[in-house]
Amino acid sequence: MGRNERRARERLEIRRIIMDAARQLFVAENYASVPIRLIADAVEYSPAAIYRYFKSKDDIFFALAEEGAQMLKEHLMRLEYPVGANPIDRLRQGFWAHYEFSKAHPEYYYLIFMDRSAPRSTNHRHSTLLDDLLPHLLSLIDACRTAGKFPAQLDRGDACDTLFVSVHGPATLQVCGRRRKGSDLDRVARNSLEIAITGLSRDIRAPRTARRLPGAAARIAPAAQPDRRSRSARKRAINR
Amino acid sequence: MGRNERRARERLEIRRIIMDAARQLFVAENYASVPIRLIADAVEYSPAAIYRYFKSKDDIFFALAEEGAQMLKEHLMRLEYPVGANPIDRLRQGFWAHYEFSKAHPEYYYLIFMDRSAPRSTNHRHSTLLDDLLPHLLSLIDACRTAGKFPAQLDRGDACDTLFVSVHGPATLQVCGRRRKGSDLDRVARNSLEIAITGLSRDIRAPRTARRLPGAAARIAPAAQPDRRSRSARKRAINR
DNA sequence: CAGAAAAGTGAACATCGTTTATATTGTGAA
DNA sequence: TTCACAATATAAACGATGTTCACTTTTCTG
Repeated sequence: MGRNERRARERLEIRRIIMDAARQLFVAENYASVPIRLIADAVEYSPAAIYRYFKSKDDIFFALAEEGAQMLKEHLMRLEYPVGANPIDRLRQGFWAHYEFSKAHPEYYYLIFMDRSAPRSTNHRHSTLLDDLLPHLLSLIDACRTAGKFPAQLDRGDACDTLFVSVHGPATLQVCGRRRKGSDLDRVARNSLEIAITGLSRDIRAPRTARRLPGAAARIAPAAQPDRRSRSARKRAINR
Repeated sequence: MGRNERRARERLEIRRIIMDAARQLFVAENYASVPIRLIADAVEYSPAAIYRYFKSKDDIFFALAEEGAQMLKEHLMRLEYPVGANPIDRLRQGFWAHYEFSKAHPEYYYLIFMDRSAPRSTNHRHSTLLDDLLPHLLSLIDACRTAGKFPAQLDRGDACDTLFVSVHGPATLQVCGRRRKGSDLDRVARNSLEIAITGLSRDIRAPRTARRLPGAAARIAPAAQPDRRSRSARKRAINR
């Protein structure tokens, strides 16, 4: 009596077909500018039919995001290092894989690490995912420390943050389409990561006192607050 | 006959009121999710009236981005360095000021460097604004090079990118609220910038060959290609 | 074969950015 | 003051968006 099982499998296959079409369209343009009617056209369904397989357009994106987050995690966990690999090489590969993921799946990367308007459900999912990721990255750092490649007094968290932002910076520029004209973000990421690894190895840190960076923020003019008076009151003020 | 001048001034003041309201709304959510009707409500105008002051909703964004970029640029140009300051110190202060700008004006920073739902930066005006910033940052690097602090063969653009992402990475995490629990992003930014400066001084670069980063991306499961068969053909395949 | 369950659709709804035709307002000349 | 014109503001509407619902068509067990 495999009827229900087969029906369930067919539903999953159609979900997959919709997700694949949606992903290609999202990457070609971006999420907001892809009408659900276009996704429906791509899979030869009516727009309403999509809603039999996904609760909403956001849900298609979340399904893709969850899939992508899972891919990132599994990819990082499964990196096959050469036998007896230098822990520094493993560290480099781990964080480089993170950068490459941002290129392979910019939409996922944006949702997980950058989107400010993501619904709460994904915020929760994404934070638990990041917490899953962290121990693995920290273990890469620990390996370097115990092998004597990193100084013993190095703070694991600080090192992790430093390495993370060295690839996250280029990744965000790429994902947001803010590349400086003529720059090669792959090279920037490689160099930044290399510099971070070397800097951590040699325990290069900013001086604890911030005296050398004298309160630049204090001299930045604050942004104007919106004028909350009524329109007529504003007008009187303008014509004073 | 100051009538026309006064009218022009009034127009500018109303533009400013609209921009202030729009900026606050854009930052609370993001560009795409703020209806122009909401901006109109905030300033007690009808939606159509907005179009007497801005050609389109995109135009409001561009005006804000231009203003923010101008503020950042002027702030960087006006940094008062100690007399006879070390060019490295000036460099550090310049890029640190960039980071502090992201803290002082997260809303502008997000609009300028991160908002993905904003009109794409391939539009001319936006990218040229960022290009205005570039010569000043490059001149800071040149000063270090001619003073012998940076190696002569150092590429200005690469150096600029490396320094930029060292503060842009922490800035994005801060602006997007993705701080790792227990991490101090100010310290991360200081350390990353310091490590970048030191790394550039010592000409630390990733090897040109990418052999040491063996095709991580290749092992990220590629996104499945959409099934291009007709819907009926797909169905036959599923039920084979 | 009958008929319920599942799959699929066309038409509609509310909301979006934007346009247009109309109404209101302010101002200098009479 | 009053009039007429130009600037300003708006209501209504248009096409496109995500989504829902009443309805038809297809599928397949009993």
